[in-house]
Amino acid sequence: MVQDASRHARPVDPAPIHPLVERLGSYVPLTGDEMDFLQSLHEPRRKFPRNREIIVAGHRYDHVFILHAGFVSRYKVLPDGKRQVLNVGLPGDLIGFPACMFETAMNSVSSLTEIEVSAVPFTTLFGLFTRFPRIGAALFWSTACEVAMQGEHLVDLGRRSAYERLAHLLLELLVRLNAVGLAGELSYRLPLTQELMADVLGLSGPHINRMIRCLREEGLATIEDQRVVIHDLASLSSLAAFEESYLRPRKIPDAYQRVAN
Amino acid sequence: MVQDASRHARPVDPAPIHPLVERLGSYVPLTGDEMDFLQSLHEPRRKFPRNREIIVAGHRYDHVFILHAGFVSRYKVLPDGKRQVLNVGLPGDLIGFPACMFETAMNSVSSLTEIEVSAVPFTTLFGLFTRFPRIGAALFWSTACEVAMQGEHLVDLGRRSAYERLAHLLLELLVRLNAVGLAGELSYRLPLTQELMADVLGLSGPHINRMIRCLREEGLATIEDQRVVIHDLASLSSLAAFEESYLRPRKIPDAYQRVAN
DNA sequence: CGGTACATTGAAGGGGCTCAATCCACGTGG
DNA sequence: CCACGTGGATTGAGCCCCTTCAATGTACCG
Repeated sequence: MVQDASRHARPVDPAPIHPLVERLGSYVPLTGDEMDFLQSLHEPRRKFPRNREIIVAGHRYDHVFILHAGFVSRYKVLPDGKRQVLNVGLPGDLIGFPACMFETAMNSVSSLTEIEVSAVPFTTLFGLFTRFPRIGAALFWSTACEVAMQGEHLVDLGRRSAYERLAHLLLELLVRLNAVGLAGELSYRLPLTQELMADVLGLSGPHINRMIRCLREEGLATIEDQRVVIHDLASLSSLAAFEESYLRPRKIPDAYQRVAN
Repeated sequence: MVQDASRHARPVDPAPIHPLVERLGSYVPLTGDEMDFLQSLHEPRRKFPRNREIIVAGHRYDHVFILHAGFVSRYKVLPDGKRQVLNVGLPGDLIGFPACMFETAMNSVSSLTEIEVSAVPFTTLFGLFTRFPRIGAALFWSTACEVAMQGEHLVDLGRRSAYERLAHLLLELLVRLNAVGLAGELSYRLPLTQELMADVLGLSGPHINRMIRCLREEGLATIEDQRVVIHDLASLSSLAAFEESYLRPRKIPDAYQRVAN
């Protein structure tokens, strides 16, 4: 169920491959130039402390960020104060897409841990489509994954019970973290408060707490000290009707590889 | 509130501009070649009757569709039979994104009315990034809008009441349909059964019915014979906390226009 | 030591679901 | 011309999942 398809055996390399580069490279084989360009986007780095609003809804931006280390949440706050988290961003994710693509940012983004990012101006982002069209294609392809993820999220909120939602979230994070080397076979660190998980899943804090206890009592999984441990992957998966394939779009078709070269 | 920004005064033109071309052109000014290419994607056309599964979850595809006329719904069905609609596709939308981008289609897509589509093979879609990088950029930009829409949808399901959700849906459809010339100032034809609206909003059929009645009794809007009429736009907007800006990303920044030319 | 942030637990209430009956418009065939 | 079937809208009754509101517990930290 949980796999490590995106982690190829690779000779020890002095220059570490960033998660974003690895991901885009999994859609289209990248040339040296293309990889160099992508790597160059990772400098200069900038750090932010935990709980800092990196992007503020309503402000105007002319860049996005690449998240290099740490966790962020993208969310929207309604006039009455209710909050819905739209996405939990992990290392390798593009931060500010799509929030910053509007006259005024649609969503806010906050750091859940200390984070490290590098800014990518829109001019660079879109110049990229001309200079490195294959990267552009890969970027487009990767947004398909983003949309699919949000789609699954919609199914969670619309048609799954609280219990199922939580199970689904834990599994999704396991796979996503595993893909960037931040999860073990069946466990990972999850720096989310229960309140935040509630806002991810469209539930209330107390109810999340009850569901977590329920998972523990049923022997399916435990969450303690920001550490998630899956005890019964099979049961959890069938409970949540979890199919991880939505997290891994296929490669861009071979026929295109020819056209592109 | 409701505007028609994307509809420019245009001299009478023998060759009609397709909605997709118009939309992409609103992000980046397109050259004649680029427009010709986009127009060429609209042939040949293919018709499907109402209630036909255009894309079946689990099957493999090597193309997407451009929806030329009619309505479609993209949805996922859970093992227990519950269904969640992820998106209602209108003319000018790309059908099969992101459903078809996986080894096996993630979602299903069905026609809600008779529809007219044209197929775009992946090879064409991705060859486009090399041949017409600016179109590629615009395409990427437009997916930002897609993601933002789904994000708003997430807020609906996670944090809005049934009443608010319905109000929000009606307003969103008003703006989207207006943008492609399919809605009047305050009314439009909506070929969705109440059951389907329920599946869009994560509710049950009977409850949708009650909410519709409620809207009518409050004098906010009526839905009869597949016709939506907004009676009190201001109240409806504030009720739903509706901000239409998420439906219109800004143009790709000027600085890029220079880089690209 | 007091303050803050977060987890935990309980009690009561409500929003939306389920299940089911009824109604209605429409098309179809006898 | 009417009987019938079908898809969809409408309405009601009972219930349950989850919320809200609070109180309590607990670790950490200045």
